[in-house]
Amino acid sequence: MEGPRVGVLARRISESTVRRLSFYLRILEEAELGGVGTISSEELAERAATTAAQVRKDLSLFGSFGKRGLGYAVRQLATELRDILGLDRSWRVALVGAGRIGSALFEYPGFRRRGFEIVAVLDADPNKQGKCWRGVLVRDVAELEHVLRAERVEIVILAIPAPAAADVSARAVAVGVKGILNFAPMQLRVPAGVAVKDVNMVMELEALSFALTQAGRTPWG
Amino acid sequence: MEGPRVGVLARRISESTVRRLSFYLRILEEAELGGVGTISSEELAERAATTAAQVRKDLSLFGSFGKRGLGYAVRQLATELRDILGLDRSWRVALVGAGRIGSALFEYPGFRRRGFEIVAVLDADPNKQGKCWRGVLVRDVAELEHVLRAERVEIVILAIPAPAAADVSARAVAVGVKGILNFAPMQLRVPAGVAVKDVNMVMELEALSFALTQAGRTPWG
DNA sequence: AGGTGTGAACACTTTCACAGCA
DNA sequence: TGCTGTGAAAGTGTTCACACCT
Repeated sequence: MEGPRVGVLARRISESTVRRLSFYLRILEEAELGGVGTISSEELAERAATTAAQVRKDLSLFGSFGKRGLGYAVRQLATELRDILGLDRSWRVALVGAGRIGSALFEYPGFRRRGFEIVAVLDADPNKQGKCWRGVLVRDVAELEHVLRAERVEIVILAIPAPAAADVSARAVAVGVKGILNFAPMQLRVPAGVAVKDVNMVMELEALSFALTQAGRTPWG
Repeated sequence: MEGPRVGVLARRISESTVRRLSFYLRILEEAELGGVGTISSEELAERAATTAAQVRKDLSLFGSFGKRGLGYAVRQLATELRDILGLDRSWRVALVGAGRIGSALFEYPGFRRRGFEIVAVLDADPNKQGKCWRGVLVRDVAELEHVLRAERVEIVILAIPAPAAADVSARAVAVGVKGILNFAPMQLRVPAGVAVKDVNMVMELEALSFALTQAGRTPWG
């Protein structure tokens, strides 16, 4: 069962495949709650807005989880996907930036539900330092290295303005952080082996603006 | 100068190209503030973390903006990109969901700076309705159709839980909205001609989890 | 029969390499 | 000479079609 995993994982998995795996997992967990025992690639595809062939190809990159003529066992496949995605454990996360976005992220229940525990909050603003957020003390970002080490942080969320992001990112990487979720609208430069995911809401709106402009006319244009 | 634009735009422009164009624009505007008059595809690529050939290819899809042997005029190219992306105007946006994320988005200055004006806020919670956010009244989401029409809204931001998202999205589309920025963790089903961009922060963290898990599993990670 | 797993075909994106112009 | 613009080549991701298993 674990046999083929390591060998297969040597090949590079595309960004889009990973995104879809997350999606499949969410769908499977919903189906499981609904009491569904078995699901076909066709049904999974329908709900994930992709094709059956794509679903099978994605899953086949990691092993053979289905039964021919039957489909996939919902519960078992969900477990496999959690394992593949590394969600069969919890992750220690630090939040840098206790402003509006940081605070909204901190309160967002979806993170904890998936095992992402925010164990540290840091901010450069002295007015925010010393506050306690549901048992987590807001620390001075000057103490970053100390806090990251003491709390054994694995992932850092950057919810700070662009000018500060490069510095904080470099310092986090220097103490061994291997994953960064970046909300700052700038390209972080990190060494190989460190993963960065960008969330850029203005850019998404710009893409909408482009699509709407292309289409040529808006309803009241 | 404007000649090739329309003809060329007929071809489909990829998601990744649009994303990079946004990026180039940001870089150009920074460069312009720094007093830079001319920039080469090489420099642009360097700052956008891509290749010079990619930059030239992206831009060539829309016209010939550079001068051989010289590079691109920063100010002029920025104007062209704003024009291409539809950012040479402002957009009327409605925010549905006045919770923590919605409120953080409302206060985020980056939207207005780019011409995205939040002209309406709606929420299903009676405790939030009637409040005034910097001059914008929080309305009942039951009034959605009325508000969207009255305010001539073009883009809707959904910052509401997944179960409500499908309904609100369908109603917005029904009154002619052509662009949706979706923060709800679910796949919206919209007719052709409507553009949806998803922002799914948990999925981004899951992708980080996958990357970190992978790194641990490969022999040379 | 019914539905997976997968090589092969296809489509799309990125990189290369160089002609051509300032 | 220097750097753009662009066909052609390489690379990557998706779809097809069917062998194969239950």
